[in-house]
Amino acid sequence: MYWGESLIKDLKGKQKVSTGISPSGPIHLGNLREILTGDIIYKSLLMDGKESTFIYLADDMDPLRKVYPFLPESYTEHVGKPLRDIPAPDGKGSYSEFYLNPFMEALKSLDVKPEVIRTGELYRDGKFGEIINTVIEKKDEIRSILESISGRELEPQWFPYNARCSKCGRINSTTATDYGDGKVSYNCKCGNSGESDIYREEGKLPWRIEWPAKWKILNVTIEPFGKDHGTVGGSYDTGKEIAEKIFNYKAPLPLIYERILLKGKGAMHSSTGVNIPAQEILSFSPPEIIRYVMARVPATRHVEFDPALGFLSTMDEFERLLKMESEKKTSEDQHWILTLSKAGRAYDSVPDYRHLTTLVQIYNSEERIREILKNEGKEYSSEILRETIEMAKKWVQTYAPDSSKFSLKGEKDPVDLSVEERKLICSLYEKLEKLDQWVPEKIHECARESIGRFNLAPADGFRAIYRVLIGNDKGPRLGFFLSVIPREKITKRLGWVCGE
RNA sequence: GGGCCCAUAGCUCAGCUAGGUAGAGCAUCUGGCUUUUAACCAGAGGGUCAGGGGUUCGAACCCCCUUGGGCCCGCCA
Repeated sequence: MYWGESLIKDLKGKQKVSTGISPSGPIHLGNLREILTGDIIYKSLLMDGKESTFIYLADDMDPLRKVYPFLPESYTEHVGKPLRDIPAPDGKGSYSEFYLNPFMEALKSLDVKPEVIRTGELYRDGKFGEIINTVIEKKDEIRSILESISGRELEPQWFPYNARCSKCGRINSTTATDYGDGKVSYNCKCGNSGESDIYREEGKLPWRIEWPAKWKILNVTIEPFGKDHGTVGGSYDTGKEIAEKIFNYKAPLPLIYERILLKGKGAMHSSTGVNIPAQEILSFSPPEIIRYVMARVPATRHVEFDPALGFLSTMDEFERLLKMESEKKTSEDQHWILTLSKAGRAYDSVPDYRHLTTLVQIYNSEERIREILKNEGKEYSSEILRETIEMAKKWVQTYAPDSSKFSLKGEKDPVDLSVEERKLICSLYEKLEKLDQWVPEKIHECARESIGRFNLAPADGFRAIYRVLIGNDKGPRLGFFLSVIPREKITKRLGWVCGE
């Protein structure tokens, strides 16, 4: 049974799937797992005929933790302020929206369409007010829950609400001194003191309390989250207890998902953690493949993502599945996976990505590639073809291993050949010089004849030719390859090698 | 120290939430093909399912232990 199905099959009644990421920087591949897992669960519920909604919480009330490496030093003054109150790095709008917007764009192309809720707006609109009041009234009970379950000792002056300083704007530097009438009095390290209205965005709950409060306010019934929250004594454990004991709300069904690791490219994630930004991935991968990577494996298993050769294998795999589907040979699980991998657009007839990675290195115009494919009897919708061509280009220049790349050698680049091989090149040179038509078939014909004349094994002959032209043992189909390059360029090269 | 995930053919993995005599793709080998985009077609070899114990008529699949990898427990998923 498909993992998504088995997870939700026993659920009764209306469901609400919740996910959330704090928009504190560029959203990357790892974050994608959270939201895509949520989307997969949501869509699995629908496929199973259950009523469900799907929300994405942008935690823009979270404070800036520190000056991240990608931020200018001037952001030091903003550390501790809510993300929504900080100016964007480009000066336009808020910090949180700056990182949220491109992420939303990425989600759109991935066909993920949750209801987006900004936590800051929940505070602003007073949605948290009542529950904050409860939290403060029952702070001693909450304190003991946090201490006993997490095993962590809280400071004596601990208070379950962080007021935002009206002067310096920080929410991590105030100390509560009093509470009454929905107002928290505070002193700030900046010297200011004042009152914070719990029905406004003038402060926030600490994470471990805010999380269960969100469940209650938004009626969340199922939520995927990373194992950092899922560890024993972690925030899910304390959240569950707080939800059930204090808020009288049944904690959502948890789905603790494993992490995504990057493969290849050496120590790509040794120090900084995994971080291919979401946009970067979508620049070389069709959204269907990203979805496929997340959908095919149970969320509880880790995924090793290989953007290099492994990516092509994943493409192949997906294309095979699509083919099976068109022949109605998919198993039930495969049907689920395929359905959940689709990104809300027709992607039945896929341009062969692997093939494109080669074509893209030979031809530079999209029209040319379209023609070639047409000659091969394959036609695709122009939009998807254009996109995929761009992606293949990007993949070649950024992720392709050297063995998959090639470029024409210069006229006088040195090359190491045996005597026999050099004779072969001379022969080919003469034939190509005299060739009446510079077309693929004829060119290929010349190569075969030349190789035949010297009793070389075909593979050895071709290897010599490729070595001369691109410095590799293998290359794209010779006739097509040479036909798009001006003849003089080829003959000059061959002539020089022959004369050496 | 605590927790989670993983360990199945040379490689990448499926199968493990319906327990019933081991699967796919790639690689290798053989044959074919007017020979090469990581070509294509047909076929073959290859695994005591990490190790040990238990439950069962029967376990890769359930339970326990061991070993080896990976990851998480200072709110970066």
